[in-house]
Amino acid sequence: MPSPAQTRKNLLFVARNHLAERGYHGTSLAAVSGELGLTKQALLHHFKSKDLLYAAVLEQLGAELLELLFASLEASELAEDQLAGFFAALTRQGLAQPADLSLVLRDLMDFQGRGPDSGQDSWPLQNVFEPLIALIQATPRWQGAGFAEALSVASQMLAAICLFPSAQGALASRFGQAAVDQVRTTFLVQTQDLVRERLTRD
Amino acid sequence: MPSPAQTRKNLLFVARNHLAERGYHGTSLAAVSGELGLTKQALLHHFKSKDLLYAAVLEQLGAELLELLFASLEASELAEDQLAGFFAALTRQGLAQPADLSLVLRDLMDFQGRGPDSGQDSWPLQNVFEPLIALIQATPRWQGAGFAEALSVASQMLAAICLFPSAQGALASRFGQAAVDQVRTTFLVQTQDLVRERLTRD
DNA sequence: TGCATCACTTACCGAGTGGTAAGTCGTTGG
DNA sequence: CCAACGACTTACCACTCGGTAAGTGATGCA
Repeated sequence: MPSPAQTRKNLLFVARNHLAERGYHGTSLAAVSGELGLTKQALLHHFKSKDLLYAAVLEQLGAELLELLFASLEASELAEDQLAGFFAALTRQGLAQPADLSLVLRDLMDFQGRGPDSGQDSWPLQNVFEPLIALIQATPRWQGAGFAEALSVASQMLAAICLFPSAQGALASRFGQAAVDQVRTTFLVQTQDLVRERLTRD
Repeated sequence: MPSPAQTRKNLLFVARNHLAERGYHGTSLAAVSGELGLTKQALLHHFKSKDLLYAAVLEQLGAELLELLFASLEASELAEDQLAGFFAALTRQGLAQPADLSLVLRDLMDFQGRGPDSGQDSWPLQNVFEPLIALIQATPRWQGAGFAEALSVASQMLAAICLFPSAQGALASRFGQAAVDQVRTTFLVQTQDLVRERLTRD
């Protein structure tokens, strides 16, 4: 007998996984609510529409990523160390919860692929992107470089981190679970290498 | 009055763009066929089901990527030059036709997100992945490294290349078209830098 | 000429979609 | 004690989905 607040949290959690694994169009309200033994209308009671449910999921994700970023900001002094810390934390988090990274990728790709007017007003991930770009521009290697270069680098590193965890299922079915497990053990180091190589002058 | 073969080609082309922009679930047969002034059943006449249409699109994409890879193999001798050539060609192609790269990402992410049994028998992109991994393992820096490291590197570089072109729409709406255009002009160089830094020992 | 095949069309179908309306039941506050 | 509210449910709606059945008109071949 969960409390209403807990029910909402549960719905948000299940919706997040469904949206990450199957995308916006592949996710049905009935499937999400049904996984908790509720009806679709219970979900619509907590989140007034599918679009608002998606927005809530994305906002939660954005807040968590921002928290991760702030934690890394406090952990180090130098911009490149802060970036390295953030990307490492993101990788660890992403290996444990691939859904989070899938959502990031999907949200970036699904622009104008969802509703006709879905949320062009506010974008939770913007609050993550902007300080990230600023941080890259604060790096010795990239200071003086333009916004475009920094955005380019940010997109490259984010992508490099997000794809493999999101693609584990597909890769496992083609190359075998053993191979994927092996990648999992080296992926964090690989990512840290890539980040270091890209952020410090060679 | 297009010939039947041309009609099929047109359907394949439109379907490819729809699938890339909106994903499998976001693509409807009626929308694809309607864009050519045909009915949904005309499409089902050429491709017996939605799954087979998707398979045909993916197979075409896989063949094109493979062709790109082979062209790069013939253009150079050293493995790292061949890889650099392929990734550069892929980036150029992707900036011109973002749909192609979106499809690669989507196909990697959408495992078990489509039909219940959708095409686990054959996978066109495997023919691209495998020589790519072998090529990475043939590189001085990565020779001796395991399959897992090479797969990890392949996934990172593929992702770094595929994301930005696929996310241009979303990024443009948040950071402005001008910023995105600016990234487009530097993205190829940025990608070549990343590939070089990652493939040659530092 | 006759007949088959191709490339479609119109007409459906059942299942599933997001969403609305109205009602039920338990809790809470005045 | 009772009205109001929150957290749901059942019932229903209009619509879209992928897919089937049955035709239609043109083309090609015997």
